[in-house]
Amino acid sequence: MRITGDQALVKKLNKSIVLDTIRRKGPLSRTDVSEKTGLNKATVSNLTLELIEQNLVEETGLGESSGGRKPLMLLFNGSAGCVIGVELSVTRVKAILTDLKGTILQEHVLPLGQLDEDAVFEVIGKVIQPLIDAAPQTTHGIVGIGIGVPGMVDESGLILYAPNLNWEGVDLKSRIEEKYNVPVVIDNEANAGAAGEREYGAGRHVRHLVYVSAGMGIGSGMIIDGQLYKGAWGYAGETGHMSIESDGRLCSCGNQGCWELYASERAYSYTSLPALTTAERVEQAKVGDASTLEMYEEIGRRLGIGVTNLVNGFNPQKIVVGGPLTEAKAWIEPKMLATIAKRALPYHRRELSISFSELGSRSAVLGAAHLAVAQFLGRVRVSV
Amino acid sequence: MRITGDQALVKKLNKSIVLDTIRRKGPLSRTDVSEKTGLNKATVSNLTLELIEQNLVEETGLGESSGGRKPLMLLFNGSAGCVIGVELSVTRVKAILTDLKGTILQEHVLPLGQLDEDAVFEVIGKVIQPLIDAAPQTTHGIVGIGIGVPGMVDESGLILYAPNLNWEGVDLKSRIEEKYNVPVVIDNEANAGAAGEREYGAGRHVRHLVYVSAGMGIGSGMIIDGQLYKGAWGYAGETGHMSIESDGRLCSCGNQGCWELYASERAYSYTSLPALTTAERVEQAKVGDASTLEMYEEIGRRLGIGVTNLVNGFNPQKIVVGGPLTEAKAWIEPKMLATIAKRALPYHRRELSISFSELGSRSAVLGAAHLAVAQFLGRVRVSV
DNA sequence: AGAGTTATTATAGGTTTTTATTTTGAAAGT
DNA sequence: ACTTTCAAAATAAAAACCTATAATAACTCT
Repeated sequence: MRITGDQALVKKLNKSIVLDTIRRKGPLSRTDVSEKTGLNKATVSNLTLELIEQNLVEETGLGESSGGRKPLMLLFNGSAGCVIGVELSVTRVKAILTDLKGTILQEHVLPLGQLDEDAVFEVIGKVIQPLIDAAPQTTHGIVGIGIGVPGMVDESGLILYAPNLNWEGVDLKSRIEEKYNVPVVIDNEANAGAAGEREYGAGRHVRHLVYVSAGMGIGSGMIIDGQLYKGAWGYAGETGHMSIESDGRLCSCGNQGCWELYASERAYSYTSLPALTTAERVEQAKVGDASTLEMYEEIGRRLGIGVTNLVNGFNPQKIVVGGPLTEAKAWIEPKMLATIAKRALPYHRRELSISFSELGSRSAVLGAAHLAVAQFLGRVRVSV
Repeated sequence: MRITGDQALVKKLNKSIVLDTIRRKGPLSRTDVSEKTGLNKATVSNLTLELIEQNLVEETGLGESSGGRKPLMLLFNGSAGCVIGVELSVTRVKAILTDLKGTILQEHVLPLGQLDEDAVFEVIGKVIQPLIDAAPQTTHGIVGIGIGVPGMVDESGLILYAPNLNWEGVDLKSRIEEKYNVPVVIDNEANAGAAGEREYGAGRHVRHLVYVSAGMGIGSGMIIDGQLYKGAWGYAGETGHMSIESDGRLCSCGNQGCWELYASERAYSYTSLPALTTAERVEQAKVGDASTLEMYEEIGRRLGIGVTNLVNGFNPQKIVVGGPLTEAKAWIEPKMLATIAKRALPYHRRELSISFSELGSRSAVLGAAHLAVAQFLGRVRVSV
């Protein structure tokens, strides 16, 4: 049974168009909104009224006139509610409290000891609670919690498999929803990062975006036509296990020559250098250690090779590279860009833009927060 | 200015839902349609009436009752119109005339001599004209022409680049539309093939499908959530130029280790055997020529490696392999499947199905024809 | 033959957009 | 100072479509 059309749908659609337009392009007058959206002025007036009643939009005062009555400018009111964004990694739980515009109001981090479900659940609670307590009094209160996790998440939010946590089939969503009585969205860390960069970072206004998160492994979040692509069962984006060397290194996944063995922190263990963290390696790079520089150059090259594969296959508008590895950006970037420039198909490359994360280590938390905002604001989309 | 909601949209949406339901699951009664779609019975009745007036649906008689009035069964009337599907390759132009259900009514092929735009245009005309003349008298007549071409096509139907034809920026669509005064859809050969297999072949009822077309090169058509994914500018699917060997063979595209150098007919030229066509190679394989068998085994392995990459990155529901190379299916398949079974991520593999083209050399023409049908029937889609 | 089921159609009611009209507000001209 | 002019926003009436409910039609079973 699919979504059918009725007046309620029409109104929901138009209302979400009006809100979205004001949110992205405001301040605008009602007439501006009408012109930009194609909706009738009367319709915009009605819907705006409701949005103002919901406190999601506010009139900020008079704008400039071009010869008649001055327009009343409308602005999205990000302060009408709050959300919490959580990033769950293997070592720690990071959470932020933001308003509906993504302004970070408060941040809180705790280390993670044991990784069993109950222990993690408890830590999440300890990280979140202070944020909930600190949330300002707003019209809608805390409207949702978004969580990014290092693993595969299906469409319903069930964590199917998180190898690094040793989790399989964990329904964190329901547990948190029950405890806090607030809608919860759970997604993969890379998907959350992609959402974050697309909404608040390097991918603003981009419709087709691939976010590559390089850390202990590589994962990708793909935004297609403005929407996260999750594949048939929610496991899309495991590009770290794309083979770029048919008979290359053996990976724990069973495949050979996986991209992440050459282009993530996992590549460290294949060098003769003692396995260090990225922070330590970066120190070595800063003092000009030759073998470290060489290693980062090779990582850059391999990153470029993998990104080229994504570019040729996907034809995205933009590639954003993020994740812990990007601390070493300075030593990785030149070779990566050169490799892509040399290898990617000319037409694909022509209008492609490549950049590094703008939100740094906050891509995923901000993205998780945004997923919750997006669910609250409720976007309707139609294609003909 | 995006699509806004009004009653016309609602009606269009619901009508397309009703038609689609009858088309895919018919014969059904009005009540069945109401239950399956969630639309009110009265609404279904109204819309069905209009569809019957348009001759797109017909009442086929009474069905079985389970204790009350017998239902009037409804069926999609594929004979209400015709379309023409064209496959343009480097050596020939193939075209078919089908009804709206994809039944092939007539077929016509002509070889291609010169490859300049005018010459090709003329041959297309010669192939199409007899089909147009042969088209039966129907309510809607010839409702569209769909064309699959070996190159990249943007969203507007402009052929941006077709290396094998040496074309760049050719607006075949407008020329044919002007001449025949009928809507024309143009897409990449792999995309057409994907559409064909999804509608009439191995991918029926599949929402997330990747079609891999292996011939002189490799191209992929990706169907995401039932819709062809074209990327930011229409060039998605050039997976043949995904590198599976970072420092491998040099490709004409500028990249190294491109998949198609190892897993398409282009691999032939890297063997010590004289470069033969697939037809000839298959003959050799049939008589058990050792080096040919070995070669096909290697091609199978490499195909498997590339397919694994697509599976891990995309998480499709189904992979369909087609194209001229699949004439050698018997010698390729075992190794390909074994490679995928060994290399693909367990969760991705679990519910994945892999098969070869069911439509054989007709995937692309049938797909092209279907693209025209789909445009005529006009599908509206909503997501919340 | 009559009661119970199921399919389809008819009618009325409600919601929403659109079109047309009116009101409000500000600047410019007389 | 008052009117005119232009544009923004609000209001009122009209049209379109879906839903709910009821009515009718057709059939099965006892």
